[in-house]
Amino acid sequence: MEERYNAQNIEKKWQEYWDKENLFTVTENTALPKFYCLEMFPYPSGRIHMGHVRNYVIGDVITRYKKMHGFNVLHPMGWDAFGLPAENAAIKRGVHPSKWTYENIDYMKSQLKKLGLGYDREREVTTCAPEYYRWNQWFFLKMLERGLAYKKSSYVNWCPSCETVLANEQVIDDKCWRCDNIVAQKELEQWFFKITAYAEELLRDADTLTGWPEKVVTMQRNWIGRSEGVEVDFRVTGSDRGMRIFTTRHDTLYGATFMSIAKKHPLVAELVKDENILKEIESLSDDPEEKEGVFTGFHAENPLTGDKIPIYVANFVLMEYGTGAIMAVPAHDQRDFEFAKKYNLPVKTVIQKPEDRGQSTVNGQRSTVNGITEAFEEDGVLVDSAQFSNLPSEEARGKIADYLEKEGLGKRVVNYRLRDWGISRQRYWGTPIPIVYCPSCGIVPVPEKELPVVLPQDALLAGKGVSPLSEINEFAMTKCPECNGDAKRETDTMDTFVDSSWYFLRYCSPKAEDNPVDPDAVEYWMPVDQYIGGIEHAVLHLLYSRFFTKVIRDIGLIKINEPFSSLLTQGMVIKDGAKMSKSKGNVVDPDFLVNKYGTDTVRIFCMFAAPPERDLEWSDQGVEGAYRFLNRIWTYIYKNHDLLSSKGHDRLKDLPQLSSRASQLLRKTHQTIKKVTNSIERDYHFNTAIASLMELFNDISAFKPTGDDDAAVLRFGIRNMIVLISPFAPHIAEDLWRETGRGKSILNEPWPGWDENIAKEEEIELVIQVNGKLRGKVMIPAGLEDEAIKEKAFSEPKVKEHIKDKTLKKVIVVKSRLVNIVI
RNA sequence: GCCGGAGUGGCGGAAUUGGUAGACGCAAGGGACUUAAAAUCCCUCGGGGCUUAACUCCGUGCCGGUUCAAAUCCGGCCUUCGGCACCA
Repeated sequence: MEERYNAQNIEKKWQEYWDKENLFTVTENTALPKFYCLEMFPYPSGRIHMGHVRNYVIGDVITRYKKMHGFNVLHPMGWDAFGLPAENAAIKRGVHPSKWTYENIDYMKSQLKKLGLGYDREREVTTCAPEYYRWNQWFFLKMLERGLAYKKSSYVNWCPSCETVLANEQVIDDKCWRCDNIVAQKELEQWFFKITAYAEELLRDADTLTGWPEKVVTMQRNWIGRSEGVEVDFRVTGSDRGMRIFTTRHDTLYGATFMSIAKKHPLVAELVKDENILKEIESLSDDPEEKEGVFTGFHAENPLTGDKIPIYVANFVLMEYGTGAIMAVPAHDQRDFEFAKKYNLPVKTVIQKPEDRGQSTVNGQRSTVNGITEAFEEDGVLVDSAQFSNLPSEEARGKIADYLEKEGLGKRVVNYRLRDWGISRQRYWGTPIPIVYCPSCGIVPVPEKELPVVLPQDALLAGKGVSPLSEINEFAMTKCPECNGDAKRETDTMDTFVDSSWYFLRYCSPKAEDNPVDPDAVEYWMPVDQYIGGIEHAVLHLLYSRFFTKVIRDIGLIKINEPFSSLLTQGMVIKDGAKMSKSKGNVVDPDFLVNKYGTDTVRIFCMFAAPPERDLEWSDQGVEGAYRFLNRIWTYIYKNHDLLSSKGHDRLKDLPQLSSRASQLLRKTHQTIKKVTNSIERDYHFNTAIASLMELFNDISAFKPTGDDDAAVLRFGIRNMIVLISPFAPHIAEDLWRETGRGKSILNEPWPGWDENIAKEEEIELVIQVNGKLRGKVMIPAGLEDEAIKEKAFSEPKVKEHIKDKTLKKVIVVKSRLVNIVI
């Protein structure tokens, strides 16, 4: 054993050993309980950053911990390898995306290895490989068959910098999720996945995600945005044309004083012929701050009242939601109210607060905006609403919906905020969409047996805003699979979120050739027991993956409903109060740290500095502290090498036969096993687990054994400490494990249990309070009876001092904890 | 605006879920070793009142409440970080 802790040497040694022994390679062993531990796979951007390190170390700690508990642990890693940076690198530096990507993967793989992360390397998945993306194409075809993939022209989010379309989920605050540029609207023909067909199930099953942070589940629920309402048909006056509106507030139907429709509503083109009005409509601002509208010159008839009310085009009505048309009830909707105020439209109150019941409405029947300062949006009691007057809102909605349905004037519907997932991308480095456009046969799917449609290597990447594939004739020009005539291929590629929507299934059977997944393997491994990744995917990747899982279930390949049983969203790595980023110049390079201190130090620091779900404030001095801790352990074992080494197991004597110092250390050891185990089991609070290991080591290093029994207890403490620390600092643990005379890998060592009888304190410190204030502490034997405890408390001089001659009101005894004397 | 977290020493964070606030670590100060420094080791370390100690108040964002007892539960507010934001 070397005198000095040389992290580089021992880390290299054990990494090679684990590799050679394939200690993390697993098979579907049904005799063992399985555990699937997964971290979100990285985009191969070039180098691992601290966020990755934190993410993957958390997963590795859990993997090693579960392995020691006897689980058959699947812990795979792969590469989310399609994406824009590869293409941008190609444009900028002339290196092919493929070369760039694979070189990055090679380098990052070596970085992961140096971190000591234990993966089943046989299962590595790379999404840009045809063997992988061919199944994206296969899923696309299956979805097409089921009507879950379709093409339509629509306004889409266009990122001018990435020169491609983005899905709604990928637009954050009107900006591109990747490059932060402002996103524009552009009308394009695009392929969509019909995620809305699963809206109800995605929402319903959100209730089953009990192992997820409530926050993430809530975000998904909000994103899906279910709302129940009715569609009501109004008639356009002087035409046989109807107009259908959606509302959730049909209790306010009697208060509608005008109609609002979207700019793109078909009614506009159909009815409005006046050029000036059309021009005005066209020039309506998109500014969400300012409500603007134009009177179309037409009126609509309220099917309940027969009232003729004007139809406006309003800039705040969305064509994409509901029917693109609404009834406007200014008295009870703030937006309509502001609109009415601006254009001096009537306001009719039809809902009152219950306590205002019976009072006349403003101005009797109808009033103008004067006299009201804002819309009353809450539920209340109906007034001026014919036979529905005096009903509470809730009940009125039911009755009115019944009435509308009975009279054929409308029907109950459910709307979702969730939109279908636009997956077309006008970029090169992605999965080709397996579609052929034939002049005579139309849209023809590429037959399954012809998959994969391989992405050609020789694209001209100039970044001109058209799909690079469309410029490669050998690719774009093809024959129609049906009539064999000349045809054109689809030249858009798929959103890379498609790749990551099922990679966790592929890991179960990464080499399956006839199917994207082997159903038996999936049956064994899925669902993922612990998924770990950043909160930024709360709706993106995590919602898409849930959708894909349900689709693949319906295709019949798998049986599960949900992919991830438990989710841990780790916090960001922060330095100087900001997220680490190149632009802020506050990045810490993992390579540098690993070379300087070794990965065990980095791992210990990352796990110790904060619980995993919270942000981690980087501290160079904190890293030093972690390094110091490992050094102290090393030096201690070096100095006491002969004493600590043992070939066999010591026979420990029972507590009463040990010296009091030895029994204290033995107790501390059992308490530490308990504490570390509970900290990990309860909520993966590794920081407190490591803190208690530090405490144990402090006790160990202060313990000066005299005699064999003391030495045996010391060895017991050290041995357990090494085992307990091994998930966090596996290399030094493995090395010290061997140095202290253990044969096999520490990875195969079972996780220790504790003896509650030994862990239990024999003596406890009794806290004595007088009127809730701390007045004394005494050591008493654990399990003392209340009366005896009281007696102890009252006999304390300081306590007597405080009580003096005052009369006792009450004495509270908390078993083996405290006494509170109330006077 | 709506929804959801968070607020504890100089700092990162603990606190068996109502029972000793500040575990563990970092930083800081003092000391030992050294010719000297680094490393290492030992001691102190929430604030006030005391030269020190004993002792004693105050103290978990703010105000109030419940309770023998509140960082923890309840009501109201402030700050901060996320998410959603014309979704009818």
